Amino acid sequence: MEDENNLIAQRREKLEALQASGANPFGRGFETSGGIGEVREKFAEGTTLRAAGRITAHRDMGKSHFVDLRDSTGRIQVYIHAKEVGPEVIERFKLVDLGDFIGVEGDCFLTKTGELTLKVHKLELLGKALRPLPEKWHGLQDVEARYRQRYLDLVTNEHSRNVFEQRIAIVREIRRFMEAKGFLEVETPMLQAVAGGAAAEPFRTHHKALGLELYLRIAPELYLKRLLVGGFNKVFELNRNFRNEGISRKHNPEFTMLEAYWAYADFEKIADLVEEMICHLAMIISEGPASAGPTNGTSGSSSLRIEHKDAEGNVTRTLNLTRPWRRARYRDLIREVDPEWFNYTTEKRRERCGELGVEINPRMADYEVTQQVFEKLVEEKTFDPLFVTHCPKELVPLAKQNLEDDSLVDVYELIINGQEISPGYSELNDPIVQRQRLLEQAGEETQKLDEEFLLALEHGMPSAGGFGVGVDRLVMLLTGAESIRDVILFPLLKPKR
RNA sequence: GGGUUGGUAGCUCAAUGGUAGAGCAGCGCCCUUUUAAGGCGUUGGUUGCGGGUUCGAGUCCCGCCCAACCCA
Repeated sequence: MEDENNLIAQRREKLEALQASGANPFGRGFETSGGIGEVREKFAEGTTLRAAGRITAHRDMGKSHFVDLRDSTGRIQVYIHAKEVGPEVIERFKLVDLGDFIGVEGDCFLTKTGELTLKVHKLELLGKALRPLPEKWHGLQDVEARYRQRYLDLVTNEHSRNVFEQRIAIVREIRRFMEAKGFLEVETPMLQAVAGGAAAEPFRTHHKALGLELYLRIAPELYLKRLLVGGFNKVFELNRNFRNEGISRKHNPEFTMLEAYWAYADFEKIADLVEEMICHLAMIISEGPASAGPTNGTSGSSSLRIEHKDAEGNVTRTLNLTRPWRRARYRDLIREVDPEWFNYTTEKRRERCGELGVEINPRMADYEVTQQVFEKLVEEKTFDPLFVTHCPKELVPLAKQNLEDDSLVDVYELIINGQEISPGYSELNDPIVQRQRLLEQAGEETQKLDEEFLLALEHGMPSAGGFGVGVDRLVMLLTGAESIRDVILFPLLKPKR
């Protein structure tokens, strides 16, 4: 970037003038009375406080100047008056621009309108900005720039900053919740010789010294289960997975996943846990600051709701998270669409898809046709939480079969806001069946078999329940974000040439 | 991969094929408590990139890049 327009040139000149005057435009340590939010709390007329932050507004009254100083905890007004500060400060202040970081020491006073203000008598530059920030009123609107230069989005768009603060709170609370329930957080390999635990295209990479082809993990599952073998009863991992697939409103190639395993539990116990956890998170979010943006939930003693709002603040959707959440069998949900569905012939079902407006292709197996109906007419239309249980085994090849009906598996799929949020399983721990299933899944590509994992299972894995939660999607539904890119600080974009 | 929309000053946006503009920011002047401060003046452009049509292209055509949305 060598474009040298006059805005940048002017700032460079000011920078040089500052340096020539002996000031350091990029500062050093600066003692403050705390973050700006803290300074506001300590504010008392007659006292002197020190604050540091970025200049986001400047109102020039001739002999007096008002400057807004901001950090992540708040904003405070700073007052600079020609007669009340030394000429040194005034000279230095002339070389300060919007966007610069400064530190000030000043006396607390209230203006006519009651605004908390610091009357400056000391001023230091702590970080000169050579480029101007986006405009104060509209902020940074350009979607592409907001993703590429997220720092500008965060500086200028309060709503965006709120969403990320909420994401941080959600991730922190997940950890606290899981630990409170006795789960240990573990870290397992992201570089794997066999990318197992899910059906997805992995990213390839290479280890030079070992001359080894490696993959970025698509799931931590097979390592977490090794830990069950190793005697950990409750483990979880909260970290990144990588899938070499397309990008969409709901997909980023790297995404954050919570995955947990609980020895001796089954999928129903897991469902209880996940329900409790998400409600806990929703409470935390809805009890946040009133300025929380589009996501003011309301939580009464028994009811828990999350509201999604548009840019104007109109409620666009209300999710009712009040417990207990509905649980329904896969086949019963299909019957709600068409009571006779499972009495139809294969041909009749395909015909009904046409009538129902569900697109299918002729190569689909029967269960795939039904699944298509499920996705379009159940999943996409379900907004309040729904645990779908007793799914057909073809859909979930790696779960335990149901005791009464071996065409079904003991799993749930949690749907909220028209999206899959979390799958939960009664985990398969029979090493012989597991090997068969993995072989079927791998097909010709037997190199995809994780023999080390199968070896571990043969040493005995306790019966267990397990689940995953797509954290990005969870944050979307709790904050009302429309796109996964709005909850990932730096979503993957093609480099701009 | 296909379709649709978009890319113009640092930012937000205008511009029936006919001299590229405004607001904010910047710069200069005025103003001793302003709140998107105000007033007067003023600088700033490879219109995403490359071709083409035309007397003349931000605008029309072709190719490419990037993004958003929808579809696969």
